[in-house]
Amino acid sequence: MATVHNGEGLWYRRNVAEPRFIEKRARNGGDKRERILRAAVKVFARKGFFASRVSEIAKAAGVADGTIYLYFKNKDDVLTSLFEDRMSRLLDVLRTEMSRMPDATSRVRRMIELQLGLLEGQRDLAEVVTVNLRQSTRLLKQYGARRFTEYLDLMSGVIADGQRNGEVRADVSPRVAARMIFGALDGIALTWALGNAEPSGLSRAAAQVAEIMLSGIRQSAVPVPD
Amino acid sequence: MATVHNGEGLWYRRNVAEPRFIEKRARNGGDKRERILRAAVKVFARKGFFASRVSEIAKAAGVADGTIYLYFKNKDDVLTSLFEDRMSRLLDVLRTEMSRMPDATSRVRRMIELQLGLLEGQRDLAEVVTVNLRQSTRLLKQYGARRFTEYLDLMSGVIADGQRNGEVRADVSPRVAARMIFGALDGIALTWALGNAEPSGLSRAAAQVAEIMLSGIRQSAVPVPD
Amino acid sequence: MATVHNGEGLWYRRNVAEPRFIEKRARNGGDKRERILRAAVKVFARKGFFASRVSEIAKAAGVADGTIYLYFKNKDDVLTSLFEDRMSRLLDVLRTEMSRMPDATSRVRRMIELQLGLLEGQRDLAEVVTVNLRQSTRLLKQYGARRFTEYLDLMSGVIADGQRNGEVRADVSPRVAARMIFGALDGIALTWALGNAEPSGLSRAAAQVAEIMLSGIRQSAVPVPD
Amino acid sequence: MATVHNGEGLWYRRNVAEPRFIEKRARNGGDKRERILRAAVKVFARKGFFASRVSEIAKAAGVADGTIYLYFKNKDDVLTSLFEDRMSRLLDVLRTEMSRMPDATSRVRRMIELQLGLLEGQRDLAEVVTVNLRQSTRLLKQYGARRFTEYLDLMSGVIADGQRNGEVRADVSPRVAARMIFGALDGIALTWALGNAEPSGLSRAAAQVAEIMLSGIRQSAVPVPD
DNA sequence: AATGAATGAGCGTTCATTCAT
DNA sequence: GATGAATGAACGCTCATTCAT
Repeated sequence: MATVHNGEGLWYRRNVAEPRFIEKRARNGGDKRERILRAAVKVFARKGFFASRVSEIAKAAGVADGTIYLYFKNKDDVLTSLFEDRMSRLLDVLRTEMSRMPDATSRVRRMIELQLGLLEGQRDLAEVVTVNLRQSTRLLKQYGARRFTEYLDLMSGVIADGQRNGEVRADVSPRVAARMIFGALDGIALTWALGNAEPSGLSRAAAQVAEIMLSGIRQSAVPVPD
Repeated sequence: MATVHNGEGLWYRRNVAEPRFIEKRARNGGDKRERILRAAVKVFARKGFFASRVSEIAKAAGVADGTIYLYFKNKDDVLTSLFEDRMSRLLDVLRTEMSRMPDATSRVRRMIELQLGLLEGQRDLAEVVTVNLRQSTRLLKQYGARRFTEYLDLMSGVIADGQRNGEVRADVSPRVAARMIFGALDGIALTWALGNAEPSGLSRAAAQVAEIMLSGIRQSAVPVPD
Repeated sequence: MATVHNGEGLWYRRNVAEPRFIEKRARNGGDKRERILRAAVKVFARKGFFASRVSEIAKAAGVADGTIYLYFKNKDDVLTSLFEDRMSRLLDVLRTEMSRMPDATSRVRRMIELQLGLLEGQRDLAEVVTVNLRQSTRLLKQYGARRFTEYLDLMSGVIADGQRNGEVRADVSPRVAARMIFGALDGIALTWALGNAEPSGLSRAAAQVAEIMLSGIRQSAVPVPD
Repeated sequence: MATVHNGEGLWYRRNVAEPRFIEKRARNGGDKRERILRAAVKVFARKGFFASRVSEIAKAAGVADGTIYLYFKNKDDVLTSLFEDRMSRLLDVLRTEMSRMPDATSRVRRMIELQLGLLEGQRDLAEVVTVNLRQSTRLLKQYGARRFTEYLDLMSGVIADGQRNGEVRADVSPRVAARMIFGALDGIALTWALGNAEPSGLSRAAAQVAEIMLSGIRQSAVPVPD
């Protein structure tokens, strides 16, 4: 798992401010919006969306309560923006990585590695993504659906491509397999975040998940060599 | 998938009143506690735990607001009791069924069938189990963990047994596989509940999931090289 | 100015509870809605609608804050209901009285007597009606218009009738005269409420206003030259 | 009704900049204080004092929010200054005009003409004067009283003078008549502003009001019997 | 002087829970 | 047991005001 992500930086690497903006950001004490989002991740993860108070997020971000409303429409919008922001970064990374991989096997393995790998060291984010968005059926249905569908499309596309070139069994439904992989990873992340969350736990689990899923969906007569 | 469940009755089958009590229940308006729980399933599923009002549950159950507090300590307790009640029934069914199955393969297949099969026709319950319990990190951590662990123990026990008699590959971590299966089913149920939720969708998905998972974890003549 | 009104009772006389309801009202400590409205009159009069806090009204009414919302939709609705309630009672009294008067002269005099007479001893109500409703252009436009129009219709009807039987000069616009009389009374009440508000001030002013207005609009042998 | 006022200019006529200052004002963007007051008239008229936001006034005036506070102590002070400013201009005009009129009859007629005539074409100002000042009982009591008393003094002075030279009936209370005239005009303006506000409506109403009031208070050969 | 981002006190409203009947 | 009117603590959000630039 090369160098694309790290504990803190992955999400932000591609967003580094242009030189001419850095001075201003430094002046006003850093990008307020990002500071609020980072604070929200922590607070939402600890107490859940509904039990989190706007004032707690503000305090954690080191801003006044009212400042939140200069950057977000309301409390819902904070969660929504958080999901949107993080998911779009994840999707960018996934798409870029997919284009670099030669075949379906390595693509599936890479997606699994990336998705679990980047959560490792970001337990808070894992909780927000796996637990918090589900807190509002409304948010999940109205908003989450879009990015979530993009994710499923990406994954099922990889599997369908694999079927076309014979890597993947033809009797597998790409859509079901994609939903299944997402669920498996989500479940792994959930149990990890709720449990002891030992640092290296996720990468080891990722390898297992990849192995099992690939064994499950690959054409078996002609095993794909690694 | 025999006859263990049906659209309405599975969860309640074991609770059917003995004839001599029916008259009394009818007199006092039916089993209030159960009526409240059934109403809660509907309301929680439609609006989520936090957005659901105690008064809405009361109305849906046809009782007064205050009556809820004669049967439950507070609103949290309604969700907690709901999960406890339904999960313990599910676990009972699963344990009974497991004891009737001859080998790990059929046991895994049966667990998957049952878990998704039960939900089919009970979309409300699917939403409560997959979405609602996650609404309170506190509830999930404090309470859900217990029953949830029982579920994982059951599933990983089946897999470990399968390893002992050679059915299942030795290099599979029963715990990770169990978490993965749970997650996969949860993800399938979630996307099903959030989407069009076509009646027959879940059983077909169940067959696929079983197939893929079993292909993934079973001992095979040509193991997938790493 | 006979006996139709008195310091406290005018508005409520026609609303006295049927015997069978009295017990219940006594039980629950009096009609909450009416208690809230009476408290609102006092608070609104002292501080104005916008500067009045819902909690102040609740405290003055001796109920909890939330209780207000069992009887009114929101704060606006308290003002609106107050105006609706008091105005409809005033209109009832006016209509009844009008039907008892023989001619336009005595009707106009009576309306003036009643309108100012009933405010006497109810300074708070005078302030609410003359000052508070104007605090929200929106309320005044949307809501107040209806009852207010009824009032103007009643008054201009009296004047138009007077014109038909020759009591009132034909060159007077009933509508303008009605608006003028309302304004004159409103102005008298306003300056009275804002000033020392000496108890007997209003009845004396009422007599003057009636005299001047009647001299102004009545048919006279020697019309005022232009 | 000669040429004292026009649609836009009356209030500001006496304030026209001396030529040598125009350049400077143009340089700094115009008289900010006046620009803010003019913007406030519009905003207050449209939404009422309490529902108007300081930021809205600033936007309408084309200045930054903070700039308001360089010219006014606070939001209250904007309303207060507006009323003070406009009322003192109105009083100046009235006093000047009064000194030009030969008798009480023409003075009363002139005051009525001016007060309503001025507002015609300035519906916004009419709403502010008749509706907005009443929005704050505190403002009206503390502040409005002063200028308002000046107005009543002027009007009752005219009537008292009329009594001294026999033009006006001796049994009329100058104070009550003044309050009544003010009220009548205020009522006319209010109903005009709230209604369709047809341009010519006010001057016609003014003529009627003058006629009725004068008939009502003037000495007549055949006094109206009671 | 002018700006407008930031502040934080303050309030309307909701709703879980209680308890007199 | 059952009711539902009443409670009041709690919180999201607004917006007048400030002040660093």
